[in-house]
Amino acid sequence: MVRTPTTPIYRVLFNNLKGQIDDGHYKKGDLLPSENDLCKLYSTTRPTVRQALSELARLGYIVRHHGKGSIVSEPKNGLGILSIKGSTAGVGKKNLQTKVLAKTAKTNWPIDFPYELTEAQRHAGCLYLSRLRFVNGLPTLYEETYITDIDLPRFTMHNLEKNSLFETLNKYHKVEIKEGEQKIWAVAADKAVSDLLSVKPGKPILHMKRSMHTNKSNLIIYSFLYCNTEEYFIQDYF
Amino acid sequence: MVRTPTTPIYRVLFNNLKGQIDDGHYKKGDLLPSENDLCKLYSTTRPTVRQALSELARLGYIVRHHGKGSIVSEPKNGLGILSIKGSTAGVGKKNLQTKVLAKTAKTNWPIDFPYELTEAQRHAGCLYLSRLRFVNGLPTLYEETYITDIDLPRFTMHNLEKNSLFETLNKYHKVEIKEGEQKIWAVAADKAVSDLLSVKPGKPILHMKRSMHTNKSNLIIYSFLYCNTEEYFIQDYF
DNA sequence: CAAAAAATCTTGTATATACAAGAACACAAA
DNA sequence: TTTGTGTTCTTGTATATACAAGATTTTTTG
Repeated sequence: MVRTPTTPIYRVLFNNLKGQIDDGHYKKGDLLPSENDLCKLYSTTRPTVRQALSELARLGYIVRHHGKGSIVSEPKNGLGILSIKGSTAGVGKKNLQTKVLAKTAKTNWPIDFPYELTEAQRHAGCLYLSRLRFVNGLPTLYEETYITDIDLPRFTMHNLEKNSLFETLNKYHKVEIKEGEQKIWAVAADKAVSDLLSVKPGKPILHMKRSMHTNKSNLIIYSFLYCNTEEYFIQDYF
Repeated sequence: MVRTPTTPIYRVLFNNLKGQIDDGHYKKGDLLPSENDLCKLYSTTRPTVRQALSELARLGYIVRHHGKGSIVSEPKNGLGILSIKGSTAGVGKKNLQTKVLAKTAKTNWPIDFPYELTEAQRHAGCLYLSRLRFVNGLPTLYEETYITDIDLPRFTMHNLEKNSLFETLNKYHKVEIKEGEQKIWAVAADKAVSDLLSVKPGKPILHMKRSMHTNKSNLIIYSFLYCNTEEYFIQDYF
């Protein structure tokens, strides 16, 4: 990216505040500076500040109270992107390991791909990877991901064992998840899945198919996952 | 839509457009009137119109395209409120019947209620109802709902077989769902659930626990559901 | 001292305006 | 015909301002 289009003020403010909440500078329950204070800090006006705060509220980072202020709430995996939670307590990052079974590689779209593809997507081809997630050493979630191979130079080089796919897409390719859809089933584990997740065949397994649109049209991400919900469950916020 | 002198312009516009999308006046793919046209129609200005359009976009009713306009998309059960979809085609309203097993009634909170309750909630007590949903005659979803009994006079009178719970809450009590959380498991059907959903015990069943906050603090809605995903699946948008 | 009232914080709603930038279309030039 | 190239739609970003209304604090009053 040679050309650097100026990022809007509201987005700079949004990113800064979001970062300060993520890194713990503002903690849950804290009151953000008032809109007028933020205006002075960023030399801008209330509508602009409010646009940033609206997006933070939409993602669940803050809750706004009329006459009081904006209160930081639990940072959530907004957008319906799912997280795994232990049945008793939250699972910290250190207890979550990722093993890449199939490294990111260029392939053709499967013939029986369950989503409709545009001509542009077909032409671009896709990147495929599969990962197995362990929670406290227990294989819990198997995920296959298909990413439309558009405008993602050298993407196969990234190490996705240590870093999150979405963080990587955002950080190095400025890809943001915008909207999506997910379908959910409870299925009986077949031979392949029961091997991967170390459960007996026939055990109830959570199965999901997800498609996610991004800020780049045609760059759509598909993810098919199987999750053992015996010890842990899947949780999302909206 | 009941218009009170205190209803903000942007909300009137939002409700009108949402209604026109819901009732099919605007169909999927249609282009809404431009922001300037809406300004003239409602004798207001662009920031106000844009506030209404932003909310419609946030709920997935429209997608906005820079330089082009606002395009109507599939009306979605935004906010992660789940809908049931057939595995081949969408399930129309006429194919979805609701049978109320336990009519809305005032009770005490269960002793083993899986969510933390505030003192105010405990004191207010709760309304309980349970419903079984049939898709094309097939019992598919069993749902138990607990509603904090705050500011809901004569709520037990409503007929929830024909009308949606959320529509009723909104229409008669001005309650809007704001944010929430859902936990998902795949479980084996026990005796009770297998009877309700007419499946063999042990069959994989989708189980969810959901809590939903509303525009009235302390009025929190809890819902516990079991879904047979053999023929149909659960789908949500984000 | 305690309760009521006022002042002053906060966010919510709204107007009016301006320019930037993407998309679509008409039209002239090659 | 095809290819640019403006013109004119559209939405995106931003400023400046005003008043309403909820929440909190300070001041006044009984």
